[in-house]
Amino acid sequence: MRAIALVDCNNFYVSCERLFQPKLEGKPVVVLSNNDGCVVSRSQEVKDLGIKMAVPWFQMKDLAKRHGIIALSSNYTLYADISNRVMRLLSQCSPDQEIYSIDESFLDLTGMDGMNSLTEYAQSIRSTIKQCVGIPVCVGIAPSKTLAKLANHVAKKQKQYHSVCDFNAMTARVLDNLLAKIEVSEVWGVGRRSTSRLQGMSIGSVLDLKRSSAKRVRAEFGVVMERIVAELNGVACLELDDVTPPRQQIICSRSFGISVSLLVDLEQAVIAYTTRAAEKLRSQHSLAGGIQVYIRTNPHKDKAPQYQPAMLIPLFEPTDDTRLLCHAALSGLQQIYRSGYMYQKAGVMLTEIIAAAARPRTLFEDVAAQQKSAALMTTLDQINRRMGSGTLQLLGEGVRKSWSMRRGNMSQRYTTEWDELAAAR
DNA sequence: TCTGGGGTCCTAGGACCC
DNA sequence: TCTGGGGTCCTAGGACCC
Repeated sequence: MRAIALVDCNNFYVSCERLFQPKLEGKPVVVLSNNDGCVVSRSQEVKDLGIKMAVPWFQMKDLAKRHGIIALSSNYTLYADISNRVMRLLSQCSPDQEIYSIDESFLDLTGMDGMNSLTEYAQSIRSTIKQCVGIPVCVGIAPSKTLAKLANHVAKKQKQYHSVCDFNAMTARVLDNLLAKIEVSEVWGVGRRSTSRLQGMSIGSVLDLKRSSAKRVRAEFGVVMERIVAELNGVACLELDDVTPPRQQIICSRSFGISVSLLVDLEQAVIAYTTRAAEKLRSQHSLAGGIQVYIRTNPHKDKAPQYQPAMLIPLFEPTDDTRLLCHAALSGLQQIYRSGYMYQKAGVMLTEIIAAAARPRTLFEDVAAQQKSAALMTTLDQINRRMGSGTLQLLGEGVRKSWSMRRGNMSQRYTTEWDELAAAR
């Protein structure tokens, strides 16, 4: 039988922080989103207090004080590096791996149950990762990705499985009894809207959805939900994507630490974000044919005047040159900017992305200029990679950066910066 | 005071073509 | 009285994920 495993790190960001600050072990800890806005990772102690994902931090400050919850700003440099280490180990556990997110990976384990059961194999994967990187993970195994997700959910929630749950090792009856006790909202791809509509159709549990009529589901919800039902019945519709395709759009946007109203501040932010987006574009060897720029007032302040314009600037020809992209983004910003508003966020989106190798030839192309641009961008990226991001930047990004985000309590970048390494005290 | 950021896929509807 | 049928492309918006 097909055996797809989903390996998922437990409370990933909190677990990364605990690696280098063992004093956080056993304490209630949360990691906050950019600008220390919302809770994005919770330790088990915090989950047990009933605190939900994505709760705004300011709403739970009182509760946090009462229970001594420790809140850390997010340290994505650290998390990305730890993730890479986990993923590299997992790649050795199966010939077929899909890295699904920063803390999750699918593995195809079909036919790998030789001498031992897959449960034992999954346990050995767990202990390898714990021993080599220090991150705790759970493993779910099933004949489809959607079921593997659910098996992982069971492995996490029900202690008797000891962090590994293999649906393939169960009889159909046992599995259905299990699925009958899980709410339909836990299914991968069933969000808030679909949950309430399904409940209106008396489909409340995973088993209800599994047994529902494919035709009816197709008519009511479309092809996506129809596939989910098939996957719940053990028919794999979603294959493992082992090569990540290049992004079709690249977004860089951020809320400001404080609201800004001046064009000059917005210009700095837009240059900074375009610079980041262009770096991502070059790292996947692509060119962008257009760039969209947008700015936004704070939608939560309903008494303040609201304004959220956007503008797409087509480029004369596809490019990956930070200077050309910034020039286009700034011209868009200048057209949509109005004074008198308090802006809370800005962003840019690169669109019409093509492979650099597929650059279209034009009558007007200036090959010498293209070569100079490529050499400059390569040098820029090399210096910033070696000396640290932002070592070399466009002057227009500014130095003072009054708009930059709040990060009140960030840990060191223990594994990627020489002067921030963990040290014995 | 304080509410994340970055993606994907699907669908519907309009414009346009022959 | 009576006004085709089928296809493509693009865009905006919805829903969802982590």
